[in-house]
Amino acid sequence: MARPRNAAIDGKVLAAAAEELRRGGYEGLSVDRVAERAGVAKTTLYRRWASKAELVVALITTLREDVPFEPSDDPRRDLTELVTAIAANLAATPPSLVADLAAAAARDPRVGEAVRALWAGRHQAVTAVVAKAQEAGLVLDHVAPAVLVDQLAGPLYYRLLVTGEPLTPDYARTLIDSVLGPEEPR
Amino acid sequence: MARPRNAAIDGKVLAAAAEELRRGGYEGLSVDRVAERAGVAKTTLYRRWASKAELVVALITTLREDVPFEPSDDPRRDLTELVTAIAANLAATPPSLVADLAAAAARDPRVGEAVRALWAGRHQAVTAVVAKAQEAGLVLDHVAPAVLVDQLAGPLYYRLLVTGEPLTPDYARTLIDSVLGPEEPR
Amino acid sequence: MARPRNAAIDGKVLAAAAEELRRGGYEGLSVDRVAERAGVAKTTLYRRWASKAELVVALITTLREDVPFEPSDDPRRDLTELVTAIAANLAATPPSLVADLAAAAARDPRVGEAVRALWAGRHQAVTAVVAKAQEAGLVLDHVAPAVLVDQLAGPLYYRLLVTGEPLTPDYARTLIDSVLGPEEPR
Amino acid sequence: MARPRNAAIDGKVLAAAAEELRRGGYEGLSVDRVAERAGVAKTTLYRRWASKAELVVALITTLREDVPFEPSDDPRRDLTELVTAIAANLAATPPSLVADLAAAAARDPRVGEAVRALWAGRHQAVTAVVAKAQEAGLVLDHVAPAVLVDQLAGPLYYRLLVTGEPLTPDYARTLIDSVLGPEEPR
DNA sequence: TCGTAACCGAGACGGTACGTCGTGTCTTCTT
DNA sequence: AAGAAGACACGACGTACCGTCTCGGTTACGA
Repeated sequence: MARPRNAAIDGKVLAAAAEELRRGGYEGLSVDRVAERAGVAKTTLYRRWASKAELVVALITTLREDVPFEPSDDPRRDLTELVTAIAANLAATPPSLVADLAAAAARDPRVGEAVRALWAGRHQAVTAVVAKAQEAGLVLDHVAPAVLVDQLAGPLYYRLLVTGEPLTPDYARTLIDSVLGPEEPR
Repeated sequence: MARPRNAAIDGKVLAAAAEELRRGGYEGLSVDRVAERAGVAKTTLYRRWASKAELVVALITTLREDVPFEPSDDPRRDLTELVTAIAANLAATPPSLVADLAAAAARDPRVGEAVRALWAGRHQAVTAVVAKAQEAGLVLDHVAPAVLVDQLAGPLYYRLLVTGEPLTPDYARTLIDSVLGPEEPR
Repeated sequence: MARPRNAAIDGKVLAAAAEELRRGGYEGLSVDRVAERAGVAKTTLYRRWASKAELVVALITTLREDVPFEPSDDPRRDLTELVTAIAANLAATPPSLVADLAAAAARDPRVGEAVRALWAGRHQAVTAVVAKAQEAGLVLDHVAPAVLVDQLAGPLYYRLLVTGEPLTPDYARTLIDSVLGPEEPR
Repeated sequence: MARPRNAAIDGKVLAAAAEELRRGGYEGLSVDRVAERAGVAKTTLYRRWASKAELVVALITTLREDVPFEPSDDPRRDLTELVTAIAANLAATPPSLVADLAAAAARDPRVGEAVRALWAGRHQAVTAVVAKAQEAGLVLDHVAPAVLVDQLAGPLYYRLLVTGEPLTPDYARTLIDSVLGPEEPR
């Protein structure tokens, strides 16, 4: 009955936003400029995303390429693969962006939900694998899997946001070694 | 040879800025308001700090209060004390402020330096104690102390900024248990 | 195609500006205050007038109220009426405002045009009456009417701006006597 | 008893002020810049002139070259000489400067006094000559000399500040013709 | 000759204004 | 209804200027 939304617009806007984000970070991204660059009216933009923050959340969500993960028989290998991927993904993101997202999340519950959902997707698989490793006796069972996940993922964000140290694949492996114990020679 | 700067002004402005920061985070801190609250002309403020960012840097630097810590004979107890204190400190800080600080740090290297120095002070003691625990054979020695510190401090920031879960003393203890192994009955 | 400008705003702003101008002259007119008094955002104001100067130009242009004047048969009486009116009008205006206007006019050609148009309206009628008086033989005809007008209007501004002497109706009559010769007893 | 003022400073400051005034007019003259250009501390400057306005007044006063005038036997020639000189002097001054001076005079009585004194000097001689002409029967004696002076000087300022028309020597002569009647062929 | 009072340079300070920018809401006309 | 265009409110930012102040250092004069 009503005019349907122009599906192409989402793409154009997100592309424009991505470019803006790339250049000036979250702070430097101006909604007016995004609209202009996308050749779209600001009204249209705000009809789809309620705020600058939500726009960026959507952008990030889009950027998240769902890596289909299928567990193998070797929990250590699975974990290594997962944590390394997360580290690589984070390393490729501008730190200020992650921080801005966190700040926006802390301020606005709606954004908070979106951002948490963004991370959650990435960390769920880790939890599953950790649980499996624990069942297989690879991990001391006096600790809840959730805590172990925190100790795998937390340090990544910690380095990115707090200490500023690099997130290398090596570092990811070190974290796993710390949790699972050193890899035993076969 | 010229009129000396009024030393009291720095204090007044920083105090005002601290209050503003506490309330609204970096984003919510308005230079005009800081000046007014401090009873100082904006001109004066800008003569000392070239921008809002620099003002916050100075503020953060000031905030770094070196908590004197003297280790006991019991590394586990020391660690518990330290990590619990950090957790309590973080829990008392508005999450958005921590995130804003991280974002500002990521954007401006000068801010970055100041903010990192702020955290560093708090985490140095932890590193020392972890090393001592390792020497005492309380920790598996296949992992560098620095990594263990990351796995103690990282989860705190992770919860605060990413998952939004609460930072309880219990959680702090759980982290330590995970790193040191469960406390053995004597 | 877009939202049209709110026509009422022009009026509100100009009224506010007029009040401000009346009180403190050009110098004392603050854009912030005008906006506030008009109940309008400064942005809106600046969208219409690019600067304080342009705003004042517009205001002056508006102020030019064409006083309808219909000449009688007696040029001397007409002239007396006109010059007295101008004198009264000037006497009622803060001298600094006239001077500020002149200064602004000298600085910005656009303002100049507007201000000149403002005065011109008032002086045109004088020129016409002087010409008529000359035709009627009341004035020596070796002088151009324009010069006589200058000698009627000029002294008013001269007193107001330069010597600071008062502009009384008596003075206006004295000027006319000087130009037309003393009134002859009938 | 105390250290005397450095006489050279006055000159340096006034020269700097003159240059500033030449470039940007009264508005564009910044006290800070004058001080810097003169190589003098602002304190020193303010010790001599209480405000920007007074400084400019002093500058203008300095600029006024006292044209020594000695009346001849021919009042018409004297008047022509005097009025032409005034016109030339005014024509050489930036109109905005004259207007700004008038505005400052209207606002601050102290400045007003100074500015009026500035003009007064120039116009006194005119009054004397006009009186002499009246005694000699060259002018209708039903008008006070002061009014005639207003009608000679007033139009000059009027043109400069209000209509913006040029102040030519010819115009000056026309004014005199209007007051004294056309020059009679000998 | 020596103290002291005023001068001078340097620049901090308060206060007030200016013009710009960004976000999110709104109004209107056009598809 | 969606979309384009852009007006609008609100509030922050950083800069400029003026006139006052507070220093330390210097210089003449008069006791």
